Amino acid sequence: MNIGEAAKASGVSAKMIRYYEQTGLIPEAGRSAAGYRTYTTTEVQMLRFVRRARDLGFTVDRIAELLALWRDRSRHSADVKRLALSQVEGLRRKIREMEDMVATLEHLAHGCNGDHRPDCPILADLEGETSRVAQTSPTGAGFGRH
Amino acid sequence: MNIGEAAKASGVSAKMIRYYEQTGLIPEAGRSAAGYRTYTTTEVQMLRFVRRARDLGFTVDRIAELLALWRDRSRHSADVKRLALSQVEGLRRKIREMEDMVATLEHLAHGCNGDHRPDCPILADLEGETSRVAQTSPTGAGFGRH
DNA sequence: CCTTGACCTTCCCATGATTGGAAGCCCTAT
DNA sequence: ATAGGGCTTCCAATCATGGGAAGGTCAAGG
Repeated sequence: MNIGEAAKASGVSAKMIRYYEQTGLIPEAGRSAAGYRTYTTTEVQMLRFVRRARDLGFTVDRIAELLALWRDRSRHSADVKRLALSQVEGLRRKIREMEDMVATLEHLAHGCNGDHRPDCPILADLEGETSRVAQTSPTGAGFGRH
Repeated sequence: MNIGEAAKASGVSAKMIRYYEQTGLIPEAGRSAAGYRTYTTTEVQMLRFVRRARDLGFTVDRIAELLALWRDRSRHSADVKRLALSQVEGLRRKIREMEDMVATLEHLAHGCNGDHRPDCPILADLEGETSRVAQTSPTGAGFGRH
């Protein structure tokens, strides 16, 4: 199976498959005589594993740990569970930060007439010196595009 | 005021102040005879504005719009409100995605014994082919570090 | 046999916000 | 005068991903 088919079958783009191989997340694929990467169904399964883990918000580093556990037949399920719950904790933290932002923004927007006049408590708050409603932590759970 | 003091007073690091200036988010600062950037209290206020907006998860592009409105004395508060509510919408979308992830992970972890034995429904799910609980969208509201 | 188009290869670049570091200049206090 | 800290610019790295160029390969059809 070539990389394109493996990509389609796993849901991981060919670009990303090469990247994962390069960074050591997945082992180097075999090569055809012409130098094309070849994939077995087992490797496609591993790629699907990675994809699914990414969909659940795991970092690539975390996925490496998960893959190691996956391969380790003498693993303890406790280790897997710990990783999953730690992920939950991280997600919850981010969610809380964003909910704080939402609360602040909605409070400010609620006080804003939203008409043709320039006066706006949103801008007033951003200027500072006014009352803070839900001070968000400086870690910033931003809104990154990616 | 030098850049270091402006950084301390605004909560924006000197590095970021230079970056914001370079990318045009904020106007170029004045310079002392020796070439040091100098900041007035008005400029520090603008930096605080930027910092606060970042804390609320706004993109730099969005902050540029907010700053433009801030400076525009004939602005309509409706425009500001629209930006704020659009930001709320974006945050809510991310929150929903992450909540889906949390639900899935908790469901999987709940079925995992978490003991010394290797059997684990979390890994089984990641392998694929098993029942999906809360299929997350492929846009990925990851867990990015920044 | 040769061409065409789809696929593959490697390599480089860009994203967004931020941090780190190096090399060199400036200012203040001792 | 010298030490230290702060300032300058420039360059690089982060993380996961996509875009694209330049060139090799494969299968099908003329």
